[in-house]
This record gives sequence, structure tokens and C-alpha cells, in this order.
Amino acid sequence: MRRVSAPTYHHGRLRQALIDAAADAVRERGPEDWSLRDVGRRVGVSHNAAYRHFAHRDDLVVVLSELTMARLVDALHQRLALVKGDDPVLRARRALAETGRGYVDFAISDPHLFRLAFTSTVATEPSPPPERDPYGVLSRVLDGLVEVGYLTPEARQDAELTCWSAVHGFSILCIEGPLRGAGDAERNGALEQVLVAIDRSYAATTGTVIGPDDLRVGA
Amino acid sequence: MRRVSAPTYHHGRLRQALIDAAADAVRERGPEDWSLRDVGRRVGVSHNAAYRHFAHRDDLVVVLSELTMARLVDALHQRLALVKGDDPVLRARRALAETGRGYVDFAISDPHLFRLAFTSTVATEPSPPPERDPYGVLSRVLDGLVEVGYLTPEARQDAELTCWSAVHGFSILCIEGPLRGAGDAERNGALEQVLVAIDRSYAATTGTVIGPDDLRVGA
DNA sequence: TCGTCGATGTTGACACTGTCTACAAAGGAG
DNA sequence: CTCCTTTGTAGACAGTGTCAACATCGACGA
Repeated sequence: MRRVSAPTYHHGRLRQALIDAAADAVRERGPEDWSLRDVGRRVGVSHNAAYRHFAHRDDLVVVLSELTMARLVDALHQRLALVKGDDPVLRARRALAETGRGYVDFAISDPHLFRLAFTSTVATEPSPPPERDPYGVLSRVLDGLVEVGYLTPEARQDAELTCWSAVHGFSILCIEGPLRGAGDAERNGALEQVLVAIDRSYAATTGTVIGPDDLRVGA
Repeated sequence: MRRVSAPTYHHGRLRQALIDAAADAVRERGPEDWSLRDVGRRVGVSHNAAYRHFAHRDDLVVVLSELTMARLVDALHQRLALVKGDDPVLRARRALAETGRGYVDFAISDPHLFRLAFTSTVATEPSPPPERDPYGVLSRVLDGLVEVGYLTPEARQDAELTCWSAVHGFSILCIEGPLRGAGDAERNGALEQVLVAIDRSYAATTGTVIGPDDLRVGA
């Protein structure tokens, strides 16, 4: 039996501890205003210890960024699992709306790490595998809309860009824009409006008639 | 007659010179990776000289941010002045689209300052007067759409949020997202798709039929 | 005309940062 | 037990924002 937290010379799990502490630091102090040395202090280790696990501070930023993206993808999948409905078209449309809700909720619940992940100047050059990329999740949801015939193949073209722009932009609005101090009710109301606008925009290409509660998660 | 650039002890226009140099620094090195001391060096003045004009580094950031916003507002107004067309409805719709184009163009042409202006943690608490606020420009364009009957008062509600989300999100996409390396053609194509989606979304509430070139700036 | 005084710019210092190099301790392979 | 790789430490360096003390200038009242 090993004592995990025994203060031995060799920490044992330092890399993970540093990542966790860095995440805490970012959450507390924002995506820019934290230091590697302070992260070391939090873990109870000397400055420079981090350099055995990360060649540069930015490498730790990249790790945090990728981890955050992965968490976002997980959150989206969990949300998508909740979508119900007998009508496949309705279900596909709800999936798109729910993706948007999950995205914004994540951004609001962890704003500093969200910003870190999307702002990191050291943009991860090779775009991540679709499994780790929120963009990929959106792509498949949109493919689903094509399969059920709600989205024409022409409208499918660049649809990621449109949807992602709207939802990511809305998230920014909530984090650092005019909706910063807004309450949940106001914010959710506005979000539903955005989601309806997206849905309606595609509905217009197929002549679908939209009911008031179509986009709720379903029953 | 005074020699403007004579290296006297008192600079005379140091405040403005610092602002200009800081803008250059941000453009060269990004919104985070520049220093007050370097700005002093660029102007040929000691470190600390800046402290006679800005109490903190962040104060200079705020000034840069406000200046950038003002330039953005100017750019939008210039774009709006180009919108033509006899049909007032068409003109109002084109105004909305042109606002989006102007916004994205500005973001792409000055990405680092654009990001600085929207990312500054030191968010200017009192929201700026409508004259200095891109948000205000958008508001009036949307009011115009209501006046000509294209936008119902209900749809007008929160319409800023929807439009701004889409266009700002798209700008981010172009600056640091998947559209980062895209050429003008690809980017503009995608942008037009976003603009059409916005327009179509509101058109859907009034049953307007949309032609292929409706949103061009007009003739 | 001269002296004074506030505004503006300089110098030096402090604590803090990321990062480099040299050193030390731990733990596994032989 | 010995040796070597891995992991953590100590110290140093340049660079940063900021503060306090000092220097210089320009304007204004005597």
C-alpha cells in the first residue's frame, strides 16, 4: 500500500498534478494571468520542476487546451444522448439545437479554460482527430440533418461554419460581451432565439413549418 | 516654427506616440506578447516615461481597445454609405449584410488589435456611447429593417445578439479558427453563406422570396 | 528679468517571471 | 552493491510592471 501524498523527493504523479494545478490557476486568475512558478508552488514543488515534464510554459497551455477540448466533446456527446423523439427529422433538428446548448453551457460553466482553449496563440497546428474536436461533433450532427432530408446537400456546404459561428459567437457574448452579467433566464432566452434562427434558416430551404417547441430536447 | 521631431527632453506628443507605438507592437507581436518597456524603446524614451501618461499598462490597453472600436465603427459607417438600391426593403437588408462584411473585413485586416479590443480582460465597465460602439451601429441597422417591415417587432427582440453572434463568431473563425489560412475566395464564399442564412432566417418570418444576388451591395 | 512650481522624463530599485545550467536524490537494471 | 536514467532542486540571467527619488523643462507671477 502506497501513500499517495507522502512528500517524497520524487512526486510520482507530478505531471498530472501540475496539469490540475494549472487548470485551477487558470480558473482562478484567467487564461493569461498565471505563472508556471505559481503552479509549482501550488503543488509544493520547486520552480523549474515543471521543466521535467513540459519544455516550455506554452506546452502546458497546449495540454490544457487539448484537455478542455476533449471535455467539451464529452459534454456535447452527453447532451446528444438526451435527445429523443419519434420523428427522425425532429430528432435531427433537436440534436443540432442541443449541440448549441451544450456548447454554450460549457463555455459559461468554465469560461476561463474555454477562452484559453480557443485563444491559445500556439494553435495546435495539426487539427485534432474528429473524436477530440468539437467541430467534428457538429459535422456529424449536420450530416444527420442531411440524411433525414432536412438539409439539402447544397445547404450542407459550409453549414459548420454558419452554425459554429453563431454558437461560438454567442458564447463569447456571454463570457465577455454584453451578456456577461445576464441571468440564466435572459441568456437562455436569447440562446433559444439564436437556435431557432439557425433552424429556421435551414427550414426555409425545405419549406418546413416550425412549431413553437420543436427544438426542445424532446419527450 | 517648431521642429516636431527635435529630440528635446520634453517630447511634446509622447502620449500619442506611445499609443501609436503600442498599436504597432500589438500588430507585430499579438495582443499579449508586448511590453510597455519596449513601447518606450520604440519611441526613444526611457522605460517608465509611459507612467506619466498611463497609470498602468492596462490603461494603455483600454485606450487601444477604445480606439480600435472607434475605427471599427468608422469602417462600418463607410461601408453602410455604399449601400444602394431603390427598394427600401432591399436596401435595409443589404445594409445588414454590408455591416457583416465590414465587420469581418476589419477583423481580418487588423486581427491582433481586433482581438485585443474584444479580449481585454479589463473590460470597460461603462458600455461606450452608441456612437463608439459597433453594437450600436448594428442596432440601428436592425431598426431600419423593422421600419421597412422586413423584421417583425418580435423578431427584432434580441436580433442584435443573433446577428452579432454569427458575424463575430465568423470573424474569430477566420482569425484563429479553421478558416485561418483560407484564401479570400473561400472565406468570402463562406461569409456570404452566413449572411444569407441570417437574412433568410428573418425572411422566413415574413415569407419573403429571396433572389440569388439580393444581398450584394446594390446598383 | 528672474525665480518658482507643476508637468514631464530619467534613474535605480524591487519583486516577479520564463528559462538555462549545474547539481542532487531516487529508483531500477546489471 | 554499482551505475545510470529519471526526476526534482538551486542558482543565475535577462526581461517585465511598478514604485520612489531625482532631473529638466516651460509657463507664469514677482
